[in-house]
Amino acid sequence: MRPTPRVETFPANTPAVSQIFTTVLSQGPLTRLEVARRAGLSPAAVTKAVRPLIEAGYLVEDAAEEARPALGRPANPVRVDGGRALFIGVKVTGGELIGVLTDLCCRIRVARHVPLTDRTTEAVLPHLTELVHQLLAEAEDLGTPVLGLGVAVSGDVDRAEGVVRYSPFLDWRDVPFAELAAMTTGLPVTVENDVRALTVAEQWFGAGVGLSDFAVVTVGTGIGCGLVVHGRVIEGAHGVAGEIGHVTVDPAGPPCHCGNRGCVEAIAGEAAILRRIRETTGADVTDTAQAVELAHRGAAGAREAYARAGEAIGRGIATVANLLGPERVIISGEGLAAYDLFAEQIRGAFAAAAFGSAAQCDVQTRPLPFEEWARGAAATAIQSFITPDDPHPSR
Amino acid sequence: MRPTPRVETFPANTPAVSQIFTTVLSQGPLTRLEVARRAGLSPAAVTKAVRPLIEAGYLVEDAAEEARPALGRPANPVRVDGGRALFIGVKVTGGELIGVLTDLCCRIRVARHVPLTDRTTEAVLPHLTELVHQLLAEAEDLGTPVLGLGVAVSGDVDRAEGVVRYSPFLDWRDVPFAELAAMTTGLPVTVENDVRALTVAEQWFGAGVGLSDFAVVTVGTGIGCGLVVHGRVIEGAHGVAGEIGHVTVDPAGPPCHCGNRGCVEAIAGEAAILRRIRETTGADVTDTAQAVELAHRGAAGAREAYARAGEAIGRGIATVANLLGPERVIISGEGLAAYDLFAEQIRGAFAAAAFGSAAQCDVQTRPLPFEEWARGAAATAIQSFITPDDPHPSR
DNA sequence: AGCCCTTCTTTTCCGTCGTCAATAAAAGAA
DNA sequence: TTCTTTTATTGACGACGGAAAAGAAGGGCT
Repeated sequence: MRPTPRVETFPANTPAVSQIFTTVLSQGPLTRLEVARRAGLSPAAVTKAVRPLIEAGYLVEDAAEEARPALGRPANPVRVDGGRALFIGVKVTGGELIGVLTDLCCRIRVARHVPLTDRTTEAVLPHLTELVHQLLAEAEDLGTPVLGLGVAVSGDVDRAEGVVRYSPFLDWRDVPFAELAAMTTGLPVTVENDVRALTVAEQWFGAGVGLSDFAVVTVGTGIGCGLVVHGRVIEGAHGVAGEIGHVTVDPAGPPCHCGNRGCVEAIAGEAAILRRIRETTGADVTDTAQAVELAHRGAAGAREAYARAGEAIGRGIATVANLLGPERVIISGEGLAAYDLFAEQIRGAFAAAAFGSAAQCDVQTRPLPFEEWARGAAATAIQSFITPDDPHPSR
Repeated sequence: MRPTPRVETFPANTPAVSQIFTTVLSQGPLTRLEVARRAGLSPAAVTKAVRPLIEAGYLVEDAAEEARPALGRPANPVRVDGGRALFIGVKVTGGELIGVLTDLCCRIRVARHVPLTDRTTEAVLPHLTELVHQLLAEAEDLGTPVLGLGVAVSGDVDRAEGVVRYSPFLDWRDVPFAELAAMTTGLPVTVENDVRALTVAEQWFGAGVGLSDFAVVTVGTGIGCGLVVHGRVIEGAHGVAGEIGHVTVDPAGPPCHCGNRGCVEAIAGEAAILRRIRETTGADVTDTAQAVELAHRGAAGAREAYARAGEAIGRGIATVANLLGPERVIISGEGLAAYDLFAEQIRGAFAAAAFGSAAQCDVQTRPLPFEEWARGAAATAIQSFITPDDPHPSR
């Protein structure tokens, strides 16, 4: 067991307490009765669980005077006091660190970037430590304690052990990053795969609230996917799951760095779109902004590249829907900047390839501010804070 | 709530009891200590839970004298008394009913077929009732009570409500089959999708024992897939899940009855293989036996058709592995008769298309006796008997 | 043969959690 | 004021499962 520094612990002695807290956290202000209903508990249990949480300051009674039914004792909704505690989330990319300071409701208070020139652990750790200390100073100014640090890294991450098993992009292997960061920052650290972290944020604070089965698809440099099934994020037996980017949509398609042809990512990844535009138009586009502009100006080759990308993404989403039957798919990612260029194709391909009532699945898009990945990291830190480590994660 | 006739109820007052019973049921004779370890409970809890189960006759102490460690008090393993109770499982296909009488350990005691000429509910129900009564008579001879009936039907089935929402193959829509069958048979009835039923059987009595994440792929007329994630079978928000048969592997492939091209089923389904062989060889093959024989005699066109099918299946499995990261994939189905004809392609395509450590997934094959589908139905009946209907299935 | 040692099982005691049912509280309506 | 209606709280109670210690059933050692 990795020694976790404990700044302050959450008074969750029992599963019911964390379940109740989570319900209030994600479903906004609720009356105790309503909490009981949604959590499947008796009102009495809620009252009892809520009291210590109010005493500890995590919950507050919210005298929200909104359209109450004119009859009976007025409801007394309860909500989470976001200002009670702060958390830090950091997304590690090859070129930079993105750090955010969020409150307990995962609302971003401060965001900050640090460029990276070297992606080795030895180089990243000091920069991360420095970034965290800056954010800690901000928190100091707010007079609020920081109770956890979440780090999001792409690749195969073992969250329970706090180890980055293998991150191809950073070229890290078996790095016990949680332990390292805990040493330099003095905070409890959670390390998680970036897409899964984003998925946790959606599950608790985004479009996945209240759903037990949904998927998050990120469109950008790569195409990623986080899956929630039976109310829990899928981790994959070998650390790999949600690799929608390497689902084949056309075996005759362009080669992918994974060694196959026609992966979603090989058609709809940023680099693939740019390459396609260069090939078909001859224009020397080197970044997405140029490509989007070209497409918006009506260049046929550029539009076609985006159309192909949209079709690939739509097919990928339909595959997820056919296999898992989620209630909702949330499309997000930097690539959404070009959403108008492929929205139609995504919907069209999805509708065509979804089988039977899988097509009823609600496909939504969510804009993704650049700090969102870091916010996801913070969400995992909040999750770790609230939910004590389960010695028997499932069976 | 559908009124369920109660022949006899299982003394599972608490989740711990059903968990302990399930552990013993699927993991064979175990000492109490070992049960405690696997179920994550204390030995004391096991002792307490086991006693009433032994008293009720569901468990027996198994004085198995096998290579005991020469030290300490001899272990006193416990196992399920299969002969304590019987269950009936029926698989409904378009052309026939397959019924089995199994014991509590889901071992088949009697199997029986009934041909069907008409697949309407009105025609099927009397035949099913007759079949069940025959099996009940057999059970009578054994002097053992039958405690439940499971019915497996292809298509969209709402198990909780006991309703067949839509079965394209049988052309049933919103048929409250559980209620109907309960009326005519007097047994508690569970209706479940056929592939999911088979998956339950594998989870409890087959190659999925002890795994929390695995997939079952059935190869036959259609290509189906049952998925277990976090220890539970995926139902799909809209009743559809595991539709691996309609994952696209080649958008330029042959048309599929679902309206798309190049679905796994359009390449590897029984009809698709036969059609392909007819097209390439000109031979007038009309059933699988002929096709297999042709291929075994070395007909190039037939071998190629199976090779293509194997590749499509391998790709489909890789897609599942990439998205879910299961520990194991179990391939089964009538189509396995031709397994030697496409085994190599399945493995090859899987290995090529599986991304990163998803390729570590263990791909196994299991022969599928013809009664296996019916046995799956019986497994769901056993499951319903043991696990009381959960008012809060998950959250 | 008696004693010790080891391992599995059972018992006893106890804390804790959540429900039940009754009660209090906070309004508006009659 | 009093009644009605709805929400919140209280306290008694039962049950579940854990901890610890005792018991049971051998084998080995002296």
